[in-house]
Amino acid sequence: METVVRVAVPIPAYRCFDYLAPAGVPLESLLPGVRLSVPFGNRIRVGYLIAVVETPGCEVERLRPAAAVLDAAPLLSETDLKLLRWAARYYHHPLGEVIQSAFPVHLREGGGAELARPSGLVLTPAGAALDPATFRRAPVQRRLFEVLRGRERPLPASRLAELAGSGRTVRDAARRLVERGWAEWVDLQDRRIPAVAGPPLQLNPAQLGAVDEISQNLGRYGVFLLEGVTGSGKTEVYIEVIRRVITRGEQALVLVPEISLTPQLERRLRERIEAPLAVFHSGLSETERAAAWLGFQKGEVGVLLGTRSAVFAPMRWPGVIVLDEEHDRSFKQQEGFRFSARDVAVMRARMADIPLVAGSATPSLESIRNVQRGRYVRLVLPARAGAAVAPRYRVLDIRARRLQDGLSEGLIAAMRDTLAAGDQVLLFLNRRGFAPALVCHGCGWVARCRRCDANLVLHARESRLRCHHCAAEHGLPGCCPSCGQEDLRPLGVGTERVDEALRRLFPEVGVARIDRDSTRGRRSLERMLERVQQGEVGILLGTQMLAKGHHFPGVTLVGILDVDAGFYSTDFRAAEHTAQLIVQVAGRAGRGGKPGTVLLQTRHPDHPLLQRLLRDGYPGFAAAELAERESACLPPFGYQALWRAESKELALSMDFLARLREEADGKNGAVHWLGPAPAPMPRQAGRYRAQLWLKSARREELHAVLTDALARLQETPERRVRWSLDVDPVDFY
DNA sequence: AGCACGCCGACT
DNA sequence: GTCGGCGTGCTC
Repeated sequence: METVVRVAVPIPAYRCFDYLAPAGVPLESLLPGVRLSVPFGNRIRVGYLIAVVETPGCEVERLRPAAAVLDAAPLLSETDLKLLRWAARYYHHPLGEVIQSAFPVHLREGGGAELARPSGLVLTPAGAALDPATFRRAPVQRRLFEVLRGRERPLPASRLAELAGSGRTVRDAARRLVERGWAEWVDLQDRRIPAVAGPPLQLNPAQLGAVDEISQNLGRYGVFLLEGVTGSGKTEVYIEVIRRVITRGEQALVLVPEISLTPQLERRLRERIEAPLAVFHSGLSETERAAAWLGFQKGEVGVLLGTRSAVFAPMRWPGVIVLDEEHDRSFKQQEGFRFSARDVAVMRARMADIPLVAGSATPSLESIRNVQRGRYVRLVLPARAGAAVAPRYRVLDIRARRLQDGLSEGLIAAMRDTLAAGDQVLLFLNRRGFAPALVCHGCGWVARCRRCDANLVLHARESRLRCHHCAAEHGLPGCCPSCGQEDLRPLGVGTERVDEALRRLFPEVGVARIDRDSTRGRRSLERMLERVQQGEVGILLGTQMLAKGHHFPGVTLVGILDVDAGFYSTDFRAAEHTAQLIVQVAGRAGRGGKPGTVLLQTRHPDHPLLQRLLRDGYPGFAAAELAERESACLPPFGYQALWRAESKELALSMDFLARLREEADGKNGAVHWLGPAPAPMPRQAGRYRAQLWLKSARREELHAVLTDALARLQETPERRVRWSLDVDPVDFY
């Protein structure tokens, strides 16, 4: 009886494929999680061993032998695998693709066998007994021999190069020693990080209280929501917790929402933590990513700092997971395997029996709710003495006011005063480009994208019209393509237009515009931020890039140019998002003793949620918004899934979703269906998109319906429609 | 997802 | 007559 292995192949299919074990491979090495290369169709692919099975899922004659086992030992632990299986079930995504997402590309492609098993060099007993004089005519071997004799631990291969001028000669020398039986390579798999972490931090009582509470939970599951405004010292709490974790010989996984936030956190961690630290995000080369991942997997890296995709990186010695800016929506993957790194991290902490520390000045409503239900522990850091005083909010009613390129008189006057006092101003507008539309005053023609249901955005400096939803780009028409008149005018205001107006209004003041367009080049963001810190800039202007991470101590006035854009939207999370944005932007301002002022331009000064935010701050807003969500049975009080479809024709997409609904509707009264309906922007890049919304007060019921519908879809697939399923969607585009 | 297979239109 | 469009089925 030959051994049969079940393999998850990374294809969009909800089933596994069985193979005969490769010839000559002992049963003990067929462990769940090892990578295999398998013949698949007429190609060779990398798959992941799920189990050794008794009875294959198809006729024995159809089984083909796997080509090879790629790992001597699984790179994923059983807990890792358990987490991935949970994620595949929860997000209803094919297991092979889910497992694949845990690996860096280098390993997905079957590479990295030598990287996968880092080795160290040790002397064999025969070698240890040698007389150094043996190496009279081989100085490099002799040097290597002496280093090895002086060590208790194996010498990592990665450190060979330090021993001589050329890495090449040392490796040759090492090979000689091994060939003669005087030294051998040993696996460093179990080498544990040294439990040294550097001196403890000086913390204030609140920070110390938080650290102690978390520390008491080391080695146990627990979620700690660390709430504190910018400058309240959340980072020190993370660092001290990590320091203590490292001292226990355990590792820390630190997740941030965006690459741009890694450098500053990396610097602060390196200053304070002596254990090896690695960074993992998409800005690195594949080789660097693989090295960081493997270092963490083997337990040689003490701290892994990464973005969303790092949430699955295996930990040899799980200690703690830190989730910075936990409310940030970037933690949700928006294509393919649509997981929430925040939710996966929580489940991971639970499965690994370790604490998770989630920090934010503006926690997500989900997390606040979990505190209320007693699932998370809330730890509050008050603003530190000497740090920025809480900002004053003021509403600027701009109804019936003439705006100058998006700026009201009141705002301009306040800016004048602030600049005259030698302080800096920060303006926030979440719309890049010069103007969001170009219209003809003769006939009303509007520049539209040919492939999307969207206006083209005017980028005046480059004289281009761009679609912000696809790659379309055009030059500026000299006259109206519809009526021929030469009266095309920009309508609406983007950051580029405000930038231009500011240079006119404040010619002596330096302006820094920070958005995706102005920070395109490498290091250009860094350079701009440097200019701001050095005081060369009086006015900072930007999109949400400004709301994240960076602190501007010289800023005492913040202007939010268009509050309404956020509060009035079909997306039920828009208000939450906007409130977070306002508080986050406000938090960039102010310095010791000098309170910042936040001016909000709005045409709806009486909007109840805005009022609530200004009167009671974020906690008050959150309470009000939670009450609304509860009465509407929206998350976190109800569960949702969004089924999206996309095809060449709207009817095709709609019909596909209608079929899904018809086949399942009525079978489960606990699940409510909305749609199918065209997406808010039905046509994008020439494809027609529709969506079907599922809601339920009971998660299990929702998931049962999804499982059921997917099973039917497997039987009768629809090939002309590309679809995706989004569990716990955060965006409804 | 790829890839082969197969069936219909417009071309050297 | 064929080249190639893409709808369909399959991958252990």
